[in-house]
Amino acid sequence: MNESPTEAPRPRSELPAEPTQARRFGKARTAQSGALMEDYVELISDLIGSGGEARPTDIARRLGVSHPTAIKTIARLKRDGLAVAKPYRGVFLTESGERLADRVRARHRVVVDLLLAVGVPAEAAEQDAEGIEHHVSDTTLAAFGRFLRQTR
Amino acid sequence: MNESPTEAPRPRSELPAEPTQARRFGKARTAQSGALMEDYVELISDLIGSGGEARPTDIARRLGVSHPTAIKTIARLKRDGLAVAKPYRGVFLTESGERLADRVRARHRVVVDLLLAVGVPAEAAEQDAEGIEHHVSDTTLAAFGRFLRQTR
DNA sequence: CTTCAATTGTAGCCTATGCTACATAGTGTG
DNA sequence: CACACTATGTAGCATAGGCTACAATTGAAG
Repeated sequence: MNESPTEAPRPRSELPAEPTQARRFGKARTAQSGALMEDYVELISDLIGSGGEARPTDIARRLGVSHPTAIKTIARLKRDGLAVAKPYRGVFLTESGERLADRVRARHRVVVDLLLAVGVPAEAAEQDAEGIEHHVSDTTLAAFGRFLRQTR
Repeated sequence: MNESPTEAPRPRSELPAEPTQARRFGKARTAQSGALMEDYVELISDLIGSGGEARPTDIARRLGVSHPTAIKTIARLKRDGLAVAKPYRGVFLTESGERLADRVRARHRVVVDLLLAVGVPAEAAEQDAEGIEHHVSDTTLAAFGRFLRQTR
């Protein structure tokens, strides 16, 4: 349509081999599916650590969702063995949930620090880290750590 | 429970003010909701640009999903004015879809380059960029660009 | 002890994204 | 031309994650 013979059609991305590409997208989907759970366990852990209690209403307000939404997600956390809660009592994390929270918190800090280190303004760094962190693999996290130590 | 008076309870994250935190999570959710569409338009654009045709079956294979899933998502693209397609013909992007594809492609490149620049191995960079890119705001993208130019 | 407000929980509905199973349209071949 | 194979499309179902509306509990005030 608009191709001049003197220049390449357009600098489109190189298409990766089909199975490679499918695997990448698949992993991104998998990473995304655990993202919300990660946010919940981190928040629950923070609430318990700083105030003493993690109540469904607080969790809902912090996450900016309605309380039934929070309650349903908490039910999934229980189903997956990350949290325990009895009706009308607060929510608590299991060992496994606490461990996940620790990992998520550590990763969050590294991602924010990395963003700051490459010059992202603080508010944007905090904001974007909230979404980015869930897609940072161990390999990438380790590289971020090295970069921060070496730049320090 | 296990608090000694000589040290702070634990180095939990500082909890941001409630409305701030809610807004951050809300934005992360919003960003996520457009992610799949972005992947589709970019892929469609790439397929058309490199091979000439974007057929539902190819798209499905590339994304690693079943073909009905791809077809349904294409229907949403059409509904949102990003693509056009007639039955048994290929899929094409509208102006608006093509513009989105260009933005997404450019952002993808910058994210991959940034990851490589801070020392992330190539395969991990490509993999993680697939998920990360959808959460990179314009502000952060600009900062990435500055960092790359200055490091170059 | 009763009553009321806030918290918590339940029911039911919606959209986005997946899937499998089946139906239909195109295409190429004997 | 008919038959078969592939590509497309449709139907129906599941789960995650939202919401609103309503019901039930708790705890605090009187």
